[in-house]
Amino acid sequence: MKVLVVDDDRVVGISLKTILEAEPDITVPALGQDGTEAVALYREHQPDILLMDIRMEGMNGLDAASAILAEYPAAKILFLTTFSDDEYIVRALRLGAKGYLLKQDFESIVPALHAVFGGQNVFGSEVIKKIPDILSTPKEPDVSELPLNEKEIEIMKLVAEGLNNKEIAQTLFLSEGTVRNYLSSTLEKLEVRDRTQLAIYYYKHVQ
Amino acid sequence: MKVLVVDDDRVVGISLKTILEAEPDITVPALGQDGTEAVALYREHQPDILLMDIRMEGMNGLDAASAILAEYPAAKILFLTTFSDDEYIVRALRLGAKGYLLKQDFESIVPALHAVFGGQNVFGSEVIKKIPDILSTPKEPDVSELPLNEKEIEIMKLVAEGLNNKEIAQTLFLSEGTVRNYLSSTLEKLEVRDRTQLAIYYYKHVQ
DNA sequence: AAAAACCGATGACATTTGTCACTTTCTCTT
DNA sequence: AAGAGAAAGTGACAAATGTCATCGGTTTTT
Repeated sequence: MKVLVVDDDRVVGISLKTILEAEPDITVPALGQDGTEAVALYREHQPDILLMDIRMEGMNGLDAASAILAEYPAAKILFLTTFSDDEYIVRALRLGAKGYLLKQDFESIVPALHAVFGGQNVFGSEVIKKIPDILSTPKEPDVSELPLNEKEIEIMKLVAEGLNNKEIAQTLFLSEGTVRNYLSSTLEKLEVRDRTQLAIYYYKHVQ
Repeated sequence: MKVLVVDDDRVVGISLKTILEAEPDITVPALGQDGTEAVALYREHQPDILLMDIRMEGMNGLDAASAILAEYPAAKILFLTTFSDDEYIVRALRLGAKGYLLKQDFESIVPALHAVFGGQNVFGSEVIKKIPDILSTPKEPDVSELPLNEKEIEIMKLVAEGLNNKEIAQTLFLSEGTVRNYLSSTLEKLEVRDRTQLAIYYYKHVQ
């Protein structure tokens, strides 16, 4: 199988090529060093798999993958990167990457390539473990360990829906002043400044 | 490698056993039919991999996996199920399952077992594709489609980070009054009432 | 060059928001 | 029944927010 290797770091690229070509069934037709090259080399060599770094000078790996997939929807792209950054993982998944491995996980690379070639998706353990953290639990917002009482939680949710104090008061059958008081204590406990930051907090940490 | 098979449906279990044992390097020491049996049989046979259904009478696959992993943290568990239900996928990931395949994806099972045995994580394409849907950022990231100009978009983003008008003014090198004016037009264009609703709009529809 | 369009800024204004110190009301406990 | 302690409310206040009309420069259009 043909594996196109693209990595910012020339040393890493050559090492990978050496390791991969030690396998009898793998050839590395070319080495790229950034996203632009990745796209051009992919067109030229039409490899079975593209093994690519994410962080690179110039066009990054994700944008390159996006461009390649637009042109070759069946492209098998396996990201090999140093950091398991949430942002990257999400974007890679969304793009339809076939895999996402950490460079640390060196001995996994060859078997991963075989697995991807066979149609599997391969994500390193660290990546898989991260996914639940990135996931929002849409069913029951994890509100249990927040230091808020029942009323404060209610108010937080309503703020996160965009209601103003008067509307919250009507919804909860409280006076507007009481709502303000509860809101005030909520802000203090969560260490945020105003209702907007509270809504943001809710979307980022709770829901 | 020893593969313990647990499936509600006797027919499926026997079919799997037959298929797997056609492989020279796979043996199936036992067949279980529910979660309780899975735990007992795992203790008894200490298989290399547990291949298990999720929906089963009695104890389900996820709870069984949870119990087994508590006892054997290195257990390699591969779920084989009919439905790619969001709930299940999230829980399986959280537990630390090594894989999650759909039964439809029949010919994937053997290579997947080999991959898992080799230390990989294997998730079917349908599952991987689902993950972004489960992610908290479901909508399209098309800032370009919004009827806002450059400044208004900047301000929207900063509001969505929780900055107040003064801070936005400092960040953008504008006067606070100007920021208010731009904010005002942004609110009108997006048909939201205040900065909190704007932040919510951003998290729901943009980012 | 004149007109139009645009960008940023002001000032005034009504509302909303958040904070604080208290009071009232209700509900338990003893 | 008395009192402690909640839950809820009040009033006052400063600050922040959002709206509006308008003004002074640029740049663009014609």
